[in-house]
Amino acid sequence: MPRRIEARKGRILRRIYDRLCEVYGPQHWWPAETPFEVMVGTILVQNTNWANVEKAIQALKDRKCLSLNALRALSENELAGLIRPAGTFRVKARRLRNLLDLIAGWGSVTRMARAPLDVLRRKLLDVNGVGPETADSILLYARQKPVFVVDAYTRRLLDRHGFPEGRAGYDDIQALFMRHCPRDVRVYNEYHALIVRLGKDFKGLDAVRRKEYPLKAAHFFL
DNA sequence: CCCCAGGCGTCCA
DNA sequence: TGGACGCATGGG
Repeated sequence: MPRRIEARKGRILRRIYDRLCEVYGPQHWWPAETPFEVMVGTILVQNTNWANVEKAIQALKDRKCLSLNALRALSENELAGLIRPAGTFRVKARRLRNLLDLIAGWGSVTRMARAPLDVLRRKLLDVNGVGPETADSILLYARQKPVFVVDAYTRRLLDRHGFPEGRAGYDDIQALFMRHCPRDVRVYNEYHALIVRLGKDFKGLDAVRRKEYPLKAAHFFL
């Protein structure tokens, strides 16, 4: 890839970030009280509206179950019942337990946090039910590590701005952003949150099909 | 009634 | 290695 093109990509990505900051302001992510709550949330939010996740989290809090030991004490069926509002609840109950097992292997969230970044990421990805976005969300929002999180909105954003990376794999997209943006937890935290925020304004694949999104986005950003 | 949400694993060519 | 498909509630 010619250096000129690379430099141009960088300018566009940084400009988009600046504009999103101006328009939407700080997003205050992740909406949770503790790192443990963040981790639970990353599983519950998979392919799910955040409003439904809040209901599930609240149900766990009401039952005083939002802790490592309390959650592990529940049977899979009990857990599934509590997180029902989050949807795909049987699958998520199993995945959540898998993640809890990993944390328990370290003994606590605090001890887990001492593991080196690359080791922890691999261990997270080994958990059935934790994919790249979930793993990176945990690293960024629960562990405060400078890791860029890629999601469906990110792909669409790139696609709509003519980046070939819009069709690329997760790691390539992540590398693109991390190559061109400061390796700063604060920046990656805001950037991902802002992309999601923008996505909500241009909701649904339907809008893309009707070509509303590219027109508005081009006008909006450039 | 429709579509879809801050994904992931599995199965199959 | 890439693409369909199931998971499932709740909101628009």
